[in-house]
Amino acid sequence: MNEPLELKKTVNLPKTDFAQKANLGQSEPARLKKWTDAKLYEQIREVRNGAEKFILHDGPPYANSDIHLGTALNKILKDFVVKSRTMMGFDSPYVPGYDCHGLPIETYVEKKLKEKGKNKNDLPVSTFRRLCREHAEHAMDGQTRDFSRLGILGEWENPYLTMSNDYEAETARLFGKFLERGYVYKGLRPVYWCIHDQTALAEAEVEYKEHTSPSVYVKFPLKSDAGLIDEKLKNKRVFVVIWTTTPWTLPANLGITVHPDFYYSAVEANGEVYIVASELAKSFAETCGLGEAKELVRFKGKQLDKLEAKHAWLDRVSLLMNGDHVTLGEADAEVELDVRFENKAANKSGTGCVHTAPGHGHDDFVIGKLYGLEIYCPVDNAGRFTAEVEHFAGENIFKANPQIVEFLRESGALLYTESYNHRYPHCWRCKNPVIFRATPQWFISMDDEAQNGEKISLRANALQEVERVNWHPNWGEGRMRNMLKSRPDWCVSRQRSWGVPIPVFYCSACDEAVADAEIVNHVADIFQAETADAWYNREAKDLLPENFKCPKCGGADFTKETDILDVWFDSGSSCIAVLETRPNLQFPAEVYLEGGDQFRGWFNSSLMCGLAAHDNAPYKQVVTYGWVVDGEGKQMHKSGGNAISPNEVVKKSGAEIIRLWASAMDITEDVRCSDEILSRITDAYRKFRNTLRYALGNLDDFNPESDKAALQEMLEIDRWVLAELDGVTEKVVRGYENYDFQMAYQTLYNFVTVTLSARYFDIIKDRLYIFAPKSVERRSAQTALYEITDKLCRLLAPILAFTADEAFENLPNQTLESVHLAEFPKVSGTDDSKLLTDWERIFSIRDEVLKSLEEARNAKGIGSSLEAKVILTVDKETTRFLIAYYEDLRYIFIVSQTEVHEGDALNVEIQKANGAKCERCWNYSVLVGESEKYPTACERCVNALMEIEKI
RNA sequence: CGCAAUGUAGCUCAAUGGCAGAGCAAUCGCUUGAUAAGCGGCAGACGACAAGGUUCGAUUCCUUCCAUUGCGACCA
Repeated sequence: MNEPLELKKTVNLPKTDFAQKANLGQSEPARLKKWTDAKLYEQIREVRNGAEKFILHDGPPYANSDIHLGTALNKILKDFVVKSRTMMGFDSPYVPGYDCHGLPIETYVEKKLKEKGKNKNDLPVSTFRRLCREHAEHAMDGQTRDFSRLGILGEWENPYLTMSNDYEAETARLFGKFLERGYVYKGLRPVYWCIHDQTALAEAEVEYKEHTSPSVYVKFPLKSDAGLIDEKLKNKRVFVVIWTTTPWTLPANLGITVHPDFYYSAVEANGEVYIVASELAKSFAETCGLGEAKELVRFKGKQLDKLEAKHAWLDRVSLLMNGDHVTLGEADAEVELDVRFENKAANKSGTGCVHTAPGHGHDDFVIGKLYGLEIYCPVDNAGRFTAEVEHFAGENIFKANPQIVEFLRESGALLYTESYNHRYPHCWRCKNPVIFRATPQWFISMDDEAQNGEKISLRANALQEVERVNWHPNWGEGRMRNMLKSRPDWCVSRQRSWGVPIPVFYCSACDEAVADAEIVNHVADIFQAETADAWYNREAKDLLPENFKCPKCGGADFTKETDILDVWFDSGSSCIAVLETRPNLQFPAEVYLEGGDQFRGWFNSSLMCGLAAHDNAPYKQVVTYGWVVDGEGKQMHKSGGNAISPNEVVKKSGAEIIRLWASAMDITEDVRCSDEILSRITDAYRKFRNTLRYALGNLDDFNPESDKAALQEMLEIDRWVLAELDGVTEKVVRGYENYDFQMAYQTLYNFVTVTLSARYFDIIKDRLYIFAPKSVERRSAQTALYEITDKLCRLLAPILAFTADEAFENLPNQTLESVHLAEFPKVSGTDDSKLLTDWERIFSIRDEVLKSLEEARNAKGIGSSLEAKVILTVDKETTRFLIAYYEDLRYIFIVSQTEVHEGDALNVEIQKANGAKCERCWNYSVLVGESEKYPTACERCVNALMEIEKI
């Protein structure tokens, strides 16, 4: 007989290399390196080669700054999609992109130049563009580093850039496509204009300063029959009164806008009737010194719609229109220009009838378009009235102001004038006041029907396509539809340098615009070879085909268009420039996934581009998510101190925490983030990690090849947990399918905390530790553990990309190099409903027992639950139910003994366990001391020890 | 100002035309063989708020109000 074993050493305690402390700050970069070294992304492509494609097309983030939480969320959600679809068996390549052109980069570069005492205009355009390119490259490098640090797998070495030569060429070609289909026209549109520098200005180049303007009240005689408004006005001399601080725009007046829902009054004074907003009638009469003005009638602005007035002095119609932009207080296009003009309520100037000059104001332009007015702008580049302007031709507009006022006074149209102080936009460079002036711009028409192909307008086509797209959440469709219905023609011109030039030429002889797809394609080929810089480096003739002649006059001398394309045109082109040029991608994409701000942005511009090229939407599905806000639901601002930097979270807690956060939130609405939320998420992470660790620790001596228990010899509770796992698998995969990552997270987290940690793991601990290593009882539990861990890793992999991979790697006999090469587990398909309901019942009884144990503990009756004996009284039916589990109950309750008695209702009595505590398993037994060899062990342990001795 | 979405315990989420559930946190306790871990008990929202409507009855349906966020309109 051999020596007795040292009891403590015979307990099968967990053992694993899977560390309890994650140390994500170090372990994540190490794993990233491992993935890179192993060419994991390429391996995945290899493994999925030939499988059905699932293309998520990446909306390019703007390449001008560090990533923020919003962009991090964006990329992580995309990674969830790509990884989960990959694990569903699809071939889902991910090609990230960058939006490289545009104003923010220009202004940044200009600012930097300024700091060095240089000016953009002193540099050749090509040099300026080079600086922009360098800045974009720099920002891109940083973003690539930060995005890939988040564990996002993709073609980071080969992303698409809207400033690459290939891409710029495709962008130009797509513009050619729009031209070819007849969607493009050149029109007028008001922009900020500096008459000193003679250039258009962007918003960002305008600054607001105090300025004194002459304000005037001017009456426009009503031309239409006043009886149409009200019988009482019939045969009266009726005038509509407008107010403005820019008399010089009056020659361009083509209409008067009133609010459809405001009330207007016709007031009589001095034998004339004036129409003004009712609310302002009194102050109007006072200001203009009309004395006791008598209100004749009151009516809604709606009634004035489409009536006609006569221009104050010109023989021209001024159309009455309805517009929602009309406000009471100040009502003038140029004051409206001033966005910082905030004391509207205090201001009692105005009449509620807005002087509308479509060539000189944004609202004026929009409403003018709507009512079919000409975009009339009789002011030249230098700010002088053109020859057609009676009385004031050739005059500088600001100098003309007093002349116009005087003229109005003389002609009797003026009711009142005074000096008016307000904030007015000035040119940031020359500090002179700017004007709003319509200049020629390139537009893409929403309503013109295409000249070839389908006879359908872009708008109509877009609305049709929207129906065929799957929107997540589904209210996205309505939102997109609303946007499409109301959007104006797309102005694609930008008076800027950093972008794709609009490849159009002008004949020097006859001024004909050469806007032709064939010529555009010729230019695009040059872009392909030299980037769009060629536009600036070459002469017009070197960009045109050889011996090209003006189709109108035969002229051979041309100038180049100076406008570039809107950056939204750039990114919108990606559905062609990327999806159709990369061999592993295809048009249309399966899905676009962006924040809700992209309805008007990329979803829209991509749609237009897709339609122009193929009459198809570029996406089959669109997923949108909410805005990232702070813990109070407030917007995050760098200056507000409530912004959370993803890079700092990564450094402090690890990318996994941000990933887990992204999965745990309801992304269909505003996504909150705060220190508290992140700390909760960190707790959840630990729970996931510890659970995996426990399982791995107990699989240390388990070889799935040889040690697996057959299903029929497994203990019922082990089969039960596998049945639960089946349900979890189904729900989680469905969550991924529906882009409902929260569902995946909640399901997994609930499974881990409740099903596993609190119930199953706690209960099987005894079996795993105490029974002989190779006993059926232990192998049965290990078999379940192995299944659980394997499947859990796969289900977690899209979210916890690092940790799931690490755990997966620690599974015994792992042959796959990475969990990301694996597929999601399949659901067994067996009907486990009885198993599940039976155990639900057992656990509800267990809950009662645990409650009683706690009471006993508080009464100092017991400490550890193993010190207890449970005496259960249950009704007849339950007694019968429990018979089959009689031997297992003590393990389920984690007590030393259990008795079941039949009675009326459920009752739990806790007593001290019988016998003595076994030194090995800590259970109490009356048989401790029976064994001579192991006098401190119970009968169960003695048996186990015999087994162990045989080894 | 217009359009849209959202509004349930400290946090993250559930559910339902008829007693609002869970996990985490907090708190109290047990354990010290998952240990900078594990288990349990208790408690916590009369339901964002106010008004009204439908109903036998509403947190759940409808109208209005309030708040937040996004988009747009005079900002980006």
